[in-house]
Amino acid sequence: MTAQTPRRPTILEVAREAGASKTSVSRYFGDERDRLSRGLQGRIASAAKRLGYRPNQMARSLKGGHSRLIGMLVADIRNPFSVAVMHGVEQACRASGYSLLACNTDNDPAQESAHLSLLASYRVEGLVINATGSPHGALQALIDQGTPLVLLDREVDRVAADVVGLDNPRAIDMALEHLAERGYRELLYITEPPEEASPRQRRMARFRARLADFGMTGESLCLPLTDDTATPHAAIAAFLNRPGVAPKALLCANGKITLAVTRTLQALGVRLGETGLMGIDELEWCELVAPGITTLAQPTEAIGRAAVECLMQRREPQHHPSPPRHIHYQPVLIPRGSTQR
Amino acid sequence: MTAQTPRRPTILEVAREAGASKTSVSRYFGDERDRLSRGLQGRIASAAKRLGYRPNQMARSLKGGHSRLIGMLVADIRNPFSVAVMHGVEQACRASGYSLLACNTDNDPAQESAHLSLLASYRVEGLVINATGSPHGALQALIDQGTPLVLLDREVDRVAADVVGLDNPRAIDMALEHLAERGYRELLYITEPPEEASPRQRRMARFRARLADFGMTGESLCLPLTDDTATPHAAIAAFLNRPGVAPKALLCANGKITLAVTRTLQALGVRLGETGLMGIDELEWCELVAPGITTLAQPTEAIGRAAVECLMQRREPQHHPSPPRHIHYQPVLIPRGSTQR
DNA sequence: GCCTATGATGGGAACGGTTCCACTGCAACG
DNA sequence: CGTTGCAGTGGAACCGTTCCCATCATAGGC
Repeated sequence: MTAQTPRRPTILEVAREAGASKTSVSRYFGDERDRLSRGLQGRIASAAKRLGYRPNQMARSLKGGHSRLIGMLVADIRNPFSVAVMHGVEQACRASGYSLLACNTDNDPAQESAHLSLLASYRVEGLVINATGSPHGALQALIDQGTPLVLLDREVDRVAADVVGLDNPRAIDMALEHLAERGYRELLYITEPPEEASPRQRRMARFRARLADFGMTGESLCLPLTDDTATPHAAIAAFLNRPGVAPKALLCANGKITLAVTRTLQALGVRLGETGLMGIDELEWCELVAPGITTLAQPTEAIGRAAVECLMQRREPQHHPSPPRHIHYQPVLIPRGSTQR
Repeated sequence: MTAQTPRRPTILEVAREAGASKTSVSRYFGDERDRLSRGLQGRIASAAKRLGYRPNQMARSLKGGHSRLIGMLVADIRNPFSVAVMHGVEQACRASGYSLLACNTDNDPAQESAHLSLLASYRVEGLVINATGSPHGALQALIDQGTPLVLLDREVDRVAADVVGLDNPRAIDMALEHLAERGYRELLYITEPPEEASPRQRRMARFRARLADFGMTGESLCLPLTDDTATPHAAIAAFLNRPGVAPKALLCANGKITLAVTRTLQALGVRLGETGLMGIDELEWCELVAPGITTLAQPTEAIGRAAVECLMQRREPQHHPSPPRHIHYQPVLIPRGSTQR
């Protein structure tokens, strides 16, 4: 066995091997296979197989302008919510014949913009974005250049793009309703710093606005989740130890907060249920901790699929630049022991 | 504002705008910028900025053969272990100037081979593979064509590639040692069906082989984790209810098993600690469940980085086709209440 | 039986870059 | 002062495709 240059066969070599022209081979591997006679099809098939030929997507997308690639920017890949959505996005992409080029920004605006221009340089045909910062400039530029774009979960000001995510006001209302019904009267809403992330702002605003309607009082707490920080026992303990007989409950704005708060409560020796605990985002372990943690589950896969659907619609040829759509999904309440007094 | 064709500027347009040749623009955006005079650099920079130019990676990789892309095949993206490794891989890729094209196979060999040929068609310059089936044919073909390739965690027979993963025998030994030390005598090892996955076989074989050395008896149980199956109470209950006074413990082969088993134990009302429970793979919730679940943590990020390092080494120009390397990491024991009688 | 429609096939120009090579000045050298 | 060398620059071929167009039978219409 001689040492051969490990180079991939090209369409031209297949053509020669099959005694055909490269046009015909191209047709065979494109979607015009039936324009070829049976005989030619057979010759090309066997030649390609013999050579181990596989069309070069790079060359293909260069000429045709179709990279068959969808880009996705994930703010935090270690957040199970993001992964679940990504799973939905990937499935939907595959179903439409696209592949997913996913980048994780680790919540870092610098990485975000770096990845954004990277994805642009691969000429992705659509972009699903779970924004970290507020990169309106870069995003609007992409839209102007004709890349359809969907914002996931978090909106970005001044960018005219479709948005897919949770119905945040409704989620907060459901949480408040559930907690009121279970007899809690004094609430602490715990969130990561809202900064640019619109759903965080939405949720917090709604919390404040509707609290009184359910006959409850409460306040909110911003919890910066630096990786290795000691969990913020102090602020939470202060709330729990405040005098008064009104039953107290904690409402966590997302899965990462639920984790941090649960740790804190365990460290403080708090009995769940007696003190209410509820979180937005369902996590696999919520049913396992003590009496179970009540959650509002997001339909993650559906959200992912919807995002891709938006992209595909905007890729339709007759696409009149329709106004941005906003798709909001209803959460699902999963009641457990942590809100059972 | 007139409706303009939303097309990206090309290198030629930049060249015209800057009054230079496309060669010079190419040099500017390649790594030969310093071969250009200050003046020309300035003109190109401002022209490119004015036009919003961004080189087309597709075209770039076509000529040069450098896609700057690393492919990754993940068997199950909803497994936190996989995600953690992927995070490490992605960071390492970025550090070396590559981007990651990650595909999830959902443990489906059909998807696996589909994704494999897809990645090949994008001419990825390296491949990190967490294999599902045993696609030796396709993999060996890639290697022969010159694509460096690293197998993650699971080996594949008959494929001469580097392997990065946990030191499985050592992990089992550590688990056995810990459980013996804590006084457990009768063990049940619970694993997903080993099938093609080599580490599962390794771990199970080691478990059987070393059990007696630590003065314990035991057996193993294969747990097929179909998504919606009722957790397998029966088999586990049978083990726990077996007569005898020897303290019993369960050893879970990976994170998904730990989750399923923990659910079962809760449903059965088992007291952790009294009955031992230990799992391979550290999960964020293990410290939260009851007295805490003892785990053997894998250095996931390190594994991911090591995988990329292997790829990079094989890309070095003077690469003599060196024999496959096997890199095995030591696990870290995190003792908690579930193994404290 | 001639002209045209039709279907199967091939030639060659793009696509947007990189890169080899040639060309131009100009400074340094003998 | 004629070479040589080198830094700065541009021309043009090429990477592996797609796709427009041309070619050539063969069949069908009159």
